[in-house]
Amino acid sequence: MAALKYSRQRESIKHFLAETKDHPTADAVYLHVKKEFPNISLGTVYRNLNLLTDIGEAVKIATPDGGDRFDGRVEPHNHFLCKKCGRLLDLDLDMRSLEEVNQLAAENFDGIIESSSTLFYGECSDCIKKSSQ
Amino acid sequence: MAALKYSRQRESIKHFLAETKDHPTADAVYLHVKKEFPNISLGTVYRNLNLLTDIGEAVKIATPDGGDRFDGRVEPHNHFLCKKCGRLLDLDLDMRSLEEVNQLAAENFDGIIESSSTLFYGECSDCIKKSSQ
DNA sequence: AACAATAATAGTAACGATTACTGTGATTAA
DNA sequence: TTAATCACAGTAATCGTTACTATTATTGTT
Repeated sequence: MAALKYSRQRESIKHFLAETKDHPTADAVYLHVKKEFPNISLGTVYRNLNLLTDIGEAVKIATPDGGDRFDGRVEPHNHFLCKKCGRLLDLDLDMRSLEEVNQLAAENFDGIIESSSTLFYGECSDCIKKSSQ
Repeated sequence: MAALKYSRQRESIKHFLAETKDHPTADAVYLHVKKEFPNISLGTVYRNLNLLTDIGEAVKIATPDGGDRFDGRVEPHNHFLCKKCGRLLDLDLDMRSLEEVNQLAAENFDGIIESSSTLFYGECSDCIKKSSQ
């Protein structure tokens, strides 16, 4: 495995992921980092997002509607997708609950369960407010 | 909303989804239905899979590695993705557990949670067998 | 500080999955 | 049987992502 070399672009991508709670798509990361590196390439963004995901410094989140999202929070946690506005939000369950779900699943399952990720669906508070006006 | 008309192609797609437990990709559905309708179009398969998903007769499953999978089982249940062989398997939790997770999540969340889907990761029993030989 | 080795980049082309378009054929209700 | 319209096959276009290549940046060594 080749040694990892520092790059300012990767650092900028990491910082953006760390500071945002938006679960941006690769393109959204690109548009942001472009402000600091006007001629960064979209391929560079993808390569680094995948690299960060591989070394455990980012998480890739698949949703049924469109491209993957990326998250700088790597501790186990879950997500909520609003059916109305499409926003992806963090949703924390306490550690115990997370582990319980995995244990419960393991009882009904014939292999080894290492982790899990739950995507919740519904309507976010912002959309509820708007539709009740 | 336009009225739905019967089509033999859609019926064939539905039957395939109902009889398989493979969580096929759109392309896999295409290849299968092609046996019965040799000149069915891939676009027709996509259109019908999305239609069935919209009317609640199929489920679309997003995974972090590649294209979406489709499932004819529409009752709430979860899935397991084997990190070794990439197979996607059904994983059932009892109803009570499913609802408990949603309720638990609702306590920590500000919107309305209607449903959830958990993807478990790990190693399936087949891969465990193979690597222990 | 200069060098050599090599990882990372920008830019662009290619790719796979999915959707959109168009003219033709099938289904439906009258 | 007809008229309306939905669904189709075939194809082109789009979107998200990856691969390629020549150049630039980083790193360890003199």
